[in-house]
Amino acid sequence: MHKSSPPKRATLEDVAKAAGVGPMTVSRTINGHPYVAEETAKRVRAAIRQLDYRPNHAARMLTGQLSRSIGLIVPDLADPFFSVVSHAVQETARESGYLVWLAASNDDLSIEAAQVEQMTHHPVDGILLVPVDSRDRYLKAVATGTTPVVTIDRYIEVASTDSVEVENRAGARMAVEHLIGHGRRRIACVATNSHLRTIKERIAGYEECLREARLPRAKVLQLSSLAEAKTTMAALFNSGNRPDALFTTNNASTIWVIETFREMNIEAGKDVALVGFDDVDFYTLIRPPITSVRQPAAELGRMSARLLLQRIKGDSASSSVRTVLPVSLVIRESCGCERKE
Amino acid sequence: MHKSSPPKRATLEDVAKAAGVGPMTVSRTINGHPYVAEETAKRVRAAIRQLDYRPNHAARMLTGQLSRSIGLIVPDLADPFFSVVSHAVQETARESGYLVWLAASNDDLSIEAAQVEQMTHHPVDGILLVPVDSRDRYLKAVATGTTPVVTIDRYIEVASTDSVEVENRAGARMAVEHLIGHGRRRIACVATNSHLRTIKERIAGYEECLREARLPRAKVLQLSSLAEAKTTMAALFNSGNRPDALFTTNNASTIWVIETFREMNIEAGKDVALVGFDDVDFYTLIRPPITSVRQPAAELGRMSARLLLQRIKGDSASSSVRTVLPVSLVIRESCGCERKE
DNA sequence: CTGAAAGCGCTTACAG
DNA sequence: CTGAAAGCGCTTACAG
Repeated sequence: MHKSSPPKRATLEDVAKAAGVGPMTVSRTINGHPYVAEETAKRVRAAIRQLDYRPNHAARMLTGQLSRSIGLIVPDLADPFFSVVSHAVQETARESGYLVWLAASNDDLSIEAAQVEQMTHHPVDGILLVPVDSRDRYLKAVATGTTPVVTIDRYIEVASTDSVEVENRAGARMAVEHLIGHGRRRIACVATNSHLRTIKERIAGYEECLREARLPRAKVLQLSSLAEAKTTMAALFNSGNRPDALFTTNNASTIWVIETFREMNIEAGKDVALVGFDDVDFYTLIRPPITSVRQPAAELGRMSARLLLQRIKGDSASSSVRTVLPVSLVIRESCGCERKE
Repeated sequence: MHKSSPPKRATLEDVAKAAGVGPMTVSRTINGHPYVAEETAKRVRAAIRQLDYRPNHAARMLTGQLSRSIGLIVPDLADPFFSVVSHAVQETARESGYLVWLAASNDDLSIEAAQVEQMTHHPVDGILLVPVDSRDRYLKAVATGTTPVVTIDRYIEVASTDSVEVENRAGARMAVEHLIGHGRRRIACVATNSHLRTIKERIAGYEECLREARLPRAKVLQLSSLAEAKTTMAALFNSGNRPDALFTTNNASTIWVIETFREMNIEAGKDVALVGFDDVDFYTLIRPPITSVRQPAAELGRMSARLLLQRIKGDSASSSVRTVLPVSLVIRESCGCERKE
């Protein structure tokens, strides 16, 4: 009752023999080449079915074919933003017959570099990357390497590759201007991961707005955990300089602020207005619903995947492009707007 | 100023020539084989660096080596549950030097089958799968194929493979018993995707509980969209048989119920108690916070990946095992419990 | 400690 | 329309 030992995969040669033809005929049949007599093709297909033959892609790659695979490296797969990006990339790739290697860097540069390296070995036809540190030197080698690279959300500062980004500064301005429109004057900013260019841009947009409105430049809180958020915000709100509005620079900081508000019994939209950067589905479920700047996450994934696929198809002539996607303000209630029925 | 035409990758042979040794010596050096004179190894490593040589994994695979890659197919990468599972799988795989192909089936059986097929071609060393339909015939071929398969969250009914699942029935019982403990007597169930075994089990657990408590078997609502949830629930709550508690079978249905409650001005925990299956981070942010059955998503990912890796390492002797992970009830307030400070 | 030979499973020219 | 030869970049025996 034992399985008949190592069930080795059938090879093209096996199929050829079984069908009584040469290997080339089998190859041509599989690849839909013209010039195979229908009669012969039938025999080949029968043999394939009977032997349960599956082409070995590794062998194909060796003959100089494309691997039909790309790599995607994001900081965190479980993050609501990156999981949507990843889903879109995967879907776009699949539509073009591509398979995708997916890796998470966990915000660790050495993991990121190792994953890029490993993917390069395989080799992949191209890599999609959300770089942890857009200035690290290793990126230079990656960017000038033989494998096309497109970065998502952030561009590489030490070299030039294609990138697909989002209007960070303009988005922050929309948020802060809306707050100002509500008559808020002491607007603070809560940030995390502020070493990232994207966050820096958002902070810059925030500061720009305050300057233009001749408002005092309020505090920018740089936080790295919920616990820190709680103590730091308690201090801020008990100081003489209590803010009447908050701009949060990404979903993590927005969520920390919401939790902290709960503890401090602050009602967003009343006591203090709140607008966050990066919209998340469940913001509609929170009371009050959170007003936020919406990034086109799926579009980001789709665009970058398409761009990479184009590069792979030989469009390596043109110089690298930075694509910047627009964002939009989704007005709900945490900013102070009335509930609309 | 043009790049010097096709920057072809250096091969092992190139390195060998540059270092003045045979190809085998290079191969051995790379693979950390003993018996390479340190003197020689140095020359080889220098040549590797100078030529920026990267081993071609495809060639390696052809010689019968493992691919050091696994495939993972989930229904939806953007789903909070599966994104956590995926992240854990990826991390576990990486720790063992494995790369993972990640694909989403979008609940489409033909996409799933096509992805499995494509991964098989590559070929991968093993596949992790959340089957869309655990009874489809194609799974039979997959399960008996030469590539090890481990299913996650659901087991294959038409064949036997390893699986890592969760205590669906027991989890549902915990939820419903808790509701009964609160004195609720007319407990309805809101389900979606009820063709899935997991959901069926949860419903079975729910019904079992009611029977044991000699409560009338209330309605099981089978919904497939938020819109449907709204109309169906309105009808139910306006009927003579208004439930005083709801058990929702997964995160989608829980969220639909929350949205519907909002519209109907029903406060969970007061008018109607609510306990859901599948816990999601942001349930703490909702008012009232949602009580739910927590599945160990990360653990599910880790366990299944480890199991698959073991199978790949030749542990194909033992017969397939179904691992069932325990769940826990996370008590918050939507069930009627008091807020704890 | 090191290398020449053969082969992994395919495909690209080249012939017919 | 079809096939024999050579080669893709490695590694596994086999020798030395």
